[in-house]
Amino acid sequence: MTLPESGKPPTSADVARVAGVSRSTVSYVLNSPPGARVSAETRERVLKAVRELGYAPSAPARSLRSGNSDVVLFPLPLQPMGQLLEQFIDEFTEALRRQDLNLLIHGDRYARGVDAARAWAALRPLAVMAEAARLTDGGVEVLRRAGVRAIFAWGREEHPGVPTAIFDNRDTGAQAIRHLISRGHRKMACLVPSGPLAGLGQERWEGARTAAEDAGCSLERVDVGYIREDILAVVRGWQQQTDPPTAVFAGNDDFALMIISALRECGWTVPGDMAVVGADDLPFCDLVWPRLTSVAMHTRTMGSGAADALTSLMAGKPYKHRNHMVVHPRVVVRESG
Amino acid sequence: MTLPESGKPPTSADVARVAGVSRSTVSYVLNSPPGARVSAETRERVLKAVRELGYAPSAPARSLRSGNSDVVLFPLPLQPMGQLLEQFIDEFTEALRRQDLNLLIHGDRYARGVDAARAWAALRPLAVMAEAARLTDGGVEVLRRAGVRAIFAWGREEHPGVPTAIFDNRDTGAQAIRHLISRGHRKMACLVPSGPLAGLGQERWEGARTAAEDAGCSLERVDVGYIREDILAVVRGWQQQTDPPTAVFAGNDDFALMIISALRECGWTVPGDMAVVGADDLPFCDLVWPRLTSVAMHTRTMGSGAADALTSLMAGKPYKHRNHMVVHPRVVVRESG
DNA sequence: GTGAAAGCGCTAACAC
DNA sequence: GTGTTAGCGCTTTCAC
Repeated sequence: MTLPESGKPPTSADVARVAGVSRSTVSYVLNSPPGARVSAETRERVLKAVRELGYAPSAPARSLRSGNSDVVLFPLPLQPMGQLLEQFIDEFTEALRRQDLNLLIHGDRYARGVDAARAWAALRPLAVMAEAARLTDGGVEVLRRAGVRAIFAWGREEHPGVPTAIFDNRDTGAQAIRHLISRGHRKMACLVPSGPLAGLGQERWEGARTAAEDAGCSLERVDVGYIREDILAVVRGWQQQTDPPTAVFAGNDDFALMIISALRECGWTVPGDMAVVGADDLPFCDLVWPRLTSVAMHTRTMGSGAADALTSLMAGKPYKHRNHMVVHPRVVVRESG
Repeated sequence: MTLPESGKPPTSADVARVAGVSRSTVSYVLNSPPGARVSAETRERVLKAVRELGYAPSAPARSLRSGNSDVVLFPLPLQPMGQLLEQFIDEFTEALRRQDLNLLIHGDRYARGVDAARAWAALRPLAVMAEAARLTDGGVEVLRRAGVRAIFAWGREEHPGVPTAIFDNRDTGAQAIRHLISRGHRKMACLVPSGPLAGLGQERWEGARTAAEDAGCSLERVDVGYIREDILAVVRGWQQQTDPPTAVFAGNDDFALMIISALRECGWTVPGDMAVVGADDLPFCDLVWPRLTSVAMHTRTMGSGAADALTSLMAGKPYKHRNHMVVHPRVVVRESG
């Protein structure tokens, strides 16, 4: 960078001066709007000046002037997502970048309603994609007023006021049960976690129950906390029964791990005495004995699906898909069930 | 909200009009700068108008005018962090909020160098905290030019040009080994993972080795991939030995889980035949048999430590702490070792 | 206590 | 093809 330290950041005027052109020419070169004609030689001079100055156009100024922005705001979810978060964001970012949009994640996980909306609206993003539970009517109104072009909710419950991507975890439960049935199981159990993942677990249970009913199979609901001894009690209960279930859908991989541990602790083998299926397909599924069969979600589809929904919303098209985000759960069959 | 749908977002001028005051008064009420005197009654009228209009001040305009911003930019780390990421961000956000700063996370995990810097600089953030590996000299220069007040690197290697928070994982390994020694173990092994976490594992190994040397104990280095069969081979190897290690530091919790699985598969008990210690203190540590002893990091301290470092940097003070971020690893003793 | 006015960096009409 | 200019929404002197 050739220029001496000056106190202030270089502006497009500085670039224009160095390149010996006017500011509008600089703007034309950098944004190439339809109908802007700049000679190749001028263009090169401008770009050279940009490099020399280490110039980066100010997004605030650009946004102020054009009334537009390339920012899609995604408030960090309150719901713990673990690995899934990084995967989803990767795919989402990539899909947005193909449309020259930038993903910005707001760090505050707890703000909701009007307060949250004000903080989000202040940034004047092009679009906001937030958990349905954090979008109140007042908040949506604030966002709309602030000129946010697409407001998109996601979560388990549908938001009454805005298009919602429903991550359908019912299907995850259904897939697990159908897989177990295809393996010959007729009497099964489903763990339903309490705690932070209760909502998710409930939904997976609903899908599992429906699948079992449709097939005329028996499915026992077992509510458990994230406590090892709870699970142990459940297993001991089964051991007392004359006709215990032969397979269990654990609701998620942590619970699957836990119940396999408990089963072995009680002297049962997996999948011999009891088949176990988890969900989320965490990395450890491949690392243990027996390898854990698990229902995976298709994050790739989720990220690009969200991006597609946003762009179609911004183009003024209504959001369809019967409001269900494509999660495409699929069973990754390993050894445990 | 009383006002009819108008095409454009409400501005401070709209608020002023509704409240029957001037725009500067609105600004005084909203920002209460030192030496601004507004009557309680006027103040109330303004706030009422703000609510009625659903007004949210434009951060771009504010930033443009004041040359300032309340945004701390944190590019999403390339390094997979899982649970740790959500925890760290929670603490970081909270610590920043106490200073009226906002955390914004840039979604692109892959951009680095000048390209990344330009994208970050465009937002005109107050501060940037990025992985050391993504900050090149040219990139740092672009950020500085753009008026970013604090540039802060983090990671395992120190950045030559900017203050770096080094998350010292050597200490994590050392803690694990010291714990095992205190339990009477003299002959130990340390798993060193390849793959995405190789750097982390190498560092933990270094700390572990030093701790073992200091105590005059033997520590075998075992390089392994994220492959179950690799681990099985290692265990079988130990079973051939006349004097195998009595304890293993697994490098992380996934590996701890894997090796416990493998040990049992081979007929050994944990911790009877072999003690196992993991690291990261993932939730499943409490859920399995035996419960997993693991080295936890103190995310709370990490988040507020990062926030403190940033504010001291912005105040122009040099960053000290011998450049080591306080990770404060501590052993959570459970049943496995 | 309050208002008028300038100007932050940029884009987009419009003039040449 | 390139330059001139107005103004986006806000803060901040400076008058009153």
